[in-house]
Amino acid sequence: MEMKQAVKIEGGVGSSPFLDEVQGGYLQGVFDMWEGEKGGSLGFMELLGIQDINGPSSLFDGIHVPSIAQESLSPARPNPPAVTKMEYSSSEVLNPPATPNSSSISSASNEALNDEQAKPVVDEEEEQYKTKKQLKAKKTNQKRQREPSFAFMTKSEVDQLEDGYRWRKYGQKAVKNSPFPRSYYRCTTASCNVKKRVERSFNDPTIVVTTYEGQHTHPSPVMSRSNLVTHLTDSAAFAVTNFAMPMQRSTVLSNCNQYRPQQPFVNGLSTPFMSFGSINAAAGFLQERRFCTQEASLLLKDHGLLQDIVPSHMLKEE
DNA sequence: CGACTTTGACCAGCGC
DNA sequence: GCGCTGGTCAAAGTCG
Repeated sequence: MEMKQAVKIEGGVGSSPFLDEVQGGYLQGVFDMWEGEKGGSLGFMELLGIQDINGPSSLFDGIHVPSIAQESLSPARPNPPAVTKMEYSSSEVLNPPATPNSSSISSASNEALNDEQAKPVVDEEEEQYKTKKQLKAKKTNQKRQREPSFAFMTKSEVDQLEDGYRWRKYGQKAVKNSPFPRSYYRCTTASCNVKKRVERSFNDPTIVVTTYEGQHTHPSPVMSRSNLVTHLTDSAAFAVTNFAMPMQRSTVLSNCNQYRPQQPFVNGLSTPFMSFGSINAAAGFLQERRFCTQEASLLLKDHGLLQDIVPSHMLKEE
């Protein structure tokens, strides 16, 4: 069984509270929605370019959408809400989250790209040398600034989840306090410096935590694969086209039967696997769930599939 | 042969 | 300053 669950934007370096929680098992099966930092910055929906997700018909009507000011990431937090967890750092608010293939890719695209564009053409060796020096100087003068990042928890047997983009692995590191290594991937498309880190949850090895960082500067290669799209229903195809995100049918989403793919596809997985372009998973997720508000309204009360992913004590609290 | 993975080395940041 | 850790580089290996 596969499902993609908790989402969080993390802007820190190294291990994040999010991953700590993942490893602590707290977030497993929990949807937490973070609205942006301190309530003063853009909400997640705005960052995703979704204007009215909280509108009158929003599926969030009945779902607690905490602000970061109200909630803490502490595992000891009482009454954890059963929504998707996301968070932006302040710098991430300035740069929208990676929205590969999104129609709303803003001019505040990735830093590295801008750097490249500004770089004069020089001798190759010299350039390499300069690049290294620049990198060094950059790191010396300022704290490493990270691209907006976006983490997914995915219950999956495979580490490399098909998300519509092609990735090249450029590193692997053992993670402290975890038997599972963390893999580093970079988008293979030239001039696109989107990266992703993939690791397994310490507590639940079946959960893959994928953290995307940066913004794709090109359309997803998967979009041209008509054979993929033809497996989708109209709305699912809509979600793919508009949000291009890595997203599998989660247990929750599978409640929306009419949007379930007709048959399994992609990746050779045994379960229906909805492959999207990249990042923006929450957007697609939310967008999709707008189509099935009825089911969504039952979400928190439904002890059907939902109980697979939401701890029973949370359901009791609803 | 090109694309991709593996893996050891290197570097920066951080805490002590 | 030192050691630890995360992130990246790049050469070598693998695969189709």
